[in-house]
Amino acid sequence: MTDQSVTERKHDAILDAARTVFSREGYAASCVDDVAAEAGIGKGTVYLYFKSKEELYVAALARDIRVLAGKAREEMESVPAFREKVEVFLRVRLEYCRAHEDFLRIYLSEYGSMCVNTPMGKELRRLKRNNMKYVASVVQKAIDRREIRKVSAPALAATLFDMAHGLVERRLLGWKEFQVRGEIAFATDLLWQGIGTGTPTRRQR
Amino acid sequence: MTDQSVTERKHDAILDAARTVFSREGYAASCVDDVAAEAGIGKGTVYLYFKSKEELYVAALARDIRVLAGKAREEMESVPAFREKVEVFLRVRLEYCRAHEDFLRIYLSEYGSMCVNTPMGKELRRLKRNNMKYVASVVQKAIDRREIRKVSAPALAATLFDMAHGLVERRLLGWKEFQVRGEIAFATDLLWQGIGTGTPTRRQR
Amino acid sequence: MTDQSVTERKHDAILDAARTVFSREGYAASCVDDVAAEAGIGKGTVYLYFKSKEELYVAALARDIRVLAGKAREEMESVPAFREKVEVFLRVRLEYCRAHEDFLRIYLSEYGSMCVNTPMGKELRRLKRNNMKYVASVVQKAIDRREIRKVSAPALAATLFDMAHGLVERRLLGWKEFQVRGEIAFATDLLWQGIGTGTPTRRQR
Amino acid sequence: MTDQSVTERKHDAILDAARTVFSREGYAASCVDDVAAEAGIGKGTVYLYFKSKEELYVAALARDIRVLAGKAREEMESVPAFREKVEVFLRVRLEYCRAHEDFLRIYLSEYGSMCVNTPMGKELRRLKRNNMKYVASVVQKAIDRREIRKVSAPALAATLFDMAHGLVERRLLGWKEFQVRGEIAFATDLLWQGIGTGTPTRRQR
DNA sequence: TATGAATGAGGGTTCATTCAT
DNA sequence: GATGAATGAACCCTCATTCAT
Repeated sequence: MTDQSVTERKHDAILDAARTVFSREGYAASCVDDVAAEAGIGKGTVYLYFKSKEELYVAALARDIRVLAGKAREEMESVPAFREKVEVFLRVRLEYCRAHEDFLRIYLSEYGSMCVNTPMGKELRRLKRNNMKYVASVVQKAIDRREIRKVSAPALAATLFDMAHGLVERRLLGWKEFQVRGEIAFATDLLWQGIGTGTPTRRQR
Repeated sequence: MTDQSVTERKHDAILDAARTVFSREGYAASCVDDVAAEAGIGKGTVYLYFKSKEELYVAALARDIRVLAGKAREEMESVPAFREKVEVFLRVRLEYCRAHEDFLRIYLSEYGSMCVNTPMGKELRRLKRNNMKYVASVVQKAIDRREIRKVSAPALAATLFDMAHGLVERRLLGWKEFQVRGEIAFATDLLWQGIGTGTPTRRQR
Repeated sequence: MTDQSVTERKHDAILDAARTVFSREGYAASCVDDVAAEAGIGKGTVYLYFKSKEELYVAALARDIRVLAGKAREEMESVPAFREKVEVFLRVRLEYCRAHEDFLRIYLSEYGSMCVNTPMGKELRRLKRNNMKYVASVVQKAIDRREIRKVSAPALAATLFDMAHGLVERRLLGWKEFQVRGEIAFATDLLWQGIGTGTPTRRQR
Repeated sequence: MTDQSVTERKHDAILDAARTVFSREGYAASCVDDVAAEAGIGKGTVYLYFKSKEELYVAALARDIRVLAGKAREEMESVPAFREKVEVFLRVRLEYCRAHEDFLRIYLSEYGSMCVNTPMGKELRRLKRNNMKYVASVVQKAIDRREIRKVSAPALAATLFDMAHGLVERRLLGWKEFQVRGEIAFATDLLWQGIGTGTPTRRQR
């Protein structure tokens, strides 16, 4: 059934090990030896599946990002209202965080590598961009359906990513004072209602 | 007059060089030699001012973070209304981004190192936390003064950081489709008004 | 009929592949994988026929040296006069060079490995020595038959090898300015006549 | 007096160590660690003076080749007659062989690397070619002065190298039966007189 | 104080060899 | 016999750090 050729299973097992090891100390401080040991295989074997340490790192990260994006997409499409979609988006991310803290450690690091000009960063940038484009399309449809007022869809999508990123990061760091009981509720409420008082504090003109 | 003893000037010059070099290829790929060369001094001299490569990195990053936080604080305090404070907060960050793209490359990487358990991350976490606490206090005052409705002050402060982080990142990456002409206006508008239509699309609890 | 059991044929095919591969980049830079690929068989199979990479290398080289020596011997014995034998000796070598440039690349390297104390060198030294002994015996007979004047037969044989070696090497390197139109004629002429003018420039005892 | 800056002395010391080590087991089987140990310095230090193992190898070889060529040239120019020049040429080479057996082990290996297309081989080819050109010019002058009969100067020069190469190789290998008491005398005698009997055995055509 | 030559631990990568299928 | 996945020893090279000058 799930019989990915043995090869494929080992491929995945190595990625799992990579996630574990890289998340422990970061990319630079980790060594391929440790990944191999964690996977219970020989060091050389790792190189049968991945050309280099960097490729391994990116592959491990990219796999999880794809899974996460897939999960989010799937669940977002299973609910009709945009507000629910947003809640789902945030929830999937927070849940993934709880379940895969190790992945998250690397996922957050990604923000760094993305900005440095390496082939590594390139692939990650591409992935993130695609994910954001999808969310932007979801936003656009909500605007078209008048579920939300007219704003820049890509910009709002980006903001969603920013907020999710923040929530996840703070949960990982365990900064109690910056967490609110219902993070998702807080975020969606903020998004829908804003912080305005309704009185025209809001900039006129 | 402002003559920070020659020593202090060299200290700063090294930090400048570190910023330049680290931003070029990232922490791992940079080497102390290059920092020394960039600073126009001997490699050994670097170690007279900083105990290790890591300390140097953190110091370079921390200095800029402090300057940035100081600038933001200063300017935020020079305007009375909270909305303006928010605009100032975002503007200072975006401006710093423009002026110090090299710093930003590292600043964004910081998000990664922060989540890995190194002494390095620790210091950075502390700094960021303090900055967020300050902004939270500003938020709280705004709430107290009824400038904005009652929300979790730390959570809103955190969200501000998240949004600024996102704006800055996207500007650095140059992702045109996720930028909006008036980023600050977009963000503050979003924050104040939300995306709701006013009609009770909003979940009625 | 000449069906050397399939086994034997594969043995030879591997040697052919080895010659091709080793001549491409030299012994150190070649890898068994490539030899197997060139032979169109599995890497493990190579080890069914040869104990080690080194043995494979020596075997490939030795086979060609034996073939070359056999050819030379055969043709030398087919002509009666010593002068012709010399011409044949040189011609066979030059021809083999043209036909098997890849072999020659390794053959010339052999001079190196011969002088290093490896089992590898030992076998090659033995082979060359035997070949030289044979030529020396041919020389001796020519002296006995007064075809040439009395000189040290082994030394002259060695010199013949040296000259052949040089001719072949320069042809392989393509050093135009050190080639003469009729290399063989030049060499034999030089050998027979010397460079003396006939006038007693030649040292008198 | 001989005060080459300390740097230069270390440079030379490393080359000496390289010669010793490489001659022991050949290029491939030697490792940089051993060269460093032989030189009594740290492994990293080697890399302060030479970019790579290969460069080190070539440098070690090239230095000796240059010294040898220089010695030969100098002494050849100190004697007027061509025959003496030839004797000097061979003698210098044989003497260098006796004094620097370790160099010779590598020098002879050179014949191999020369034929493989590496940057390494390139440099060595260039050196050898230049040396041969010089000898060819010496030959040409002898022809012009009617000291020897008219033959192809480059070809004769090349033959001289071939003969020297053979003499040196056989001495290194210790092949008693292919050595002759007075090797130099044998070679020059052969060169001047040839092996012909004077009677028209020589092909008439 | 400033230097940069020296160091050597460390790690990425290769590849000859083995062995279960 | 044939295979090629797996192995891990080996080795080149880097670079943070030290220290004698």
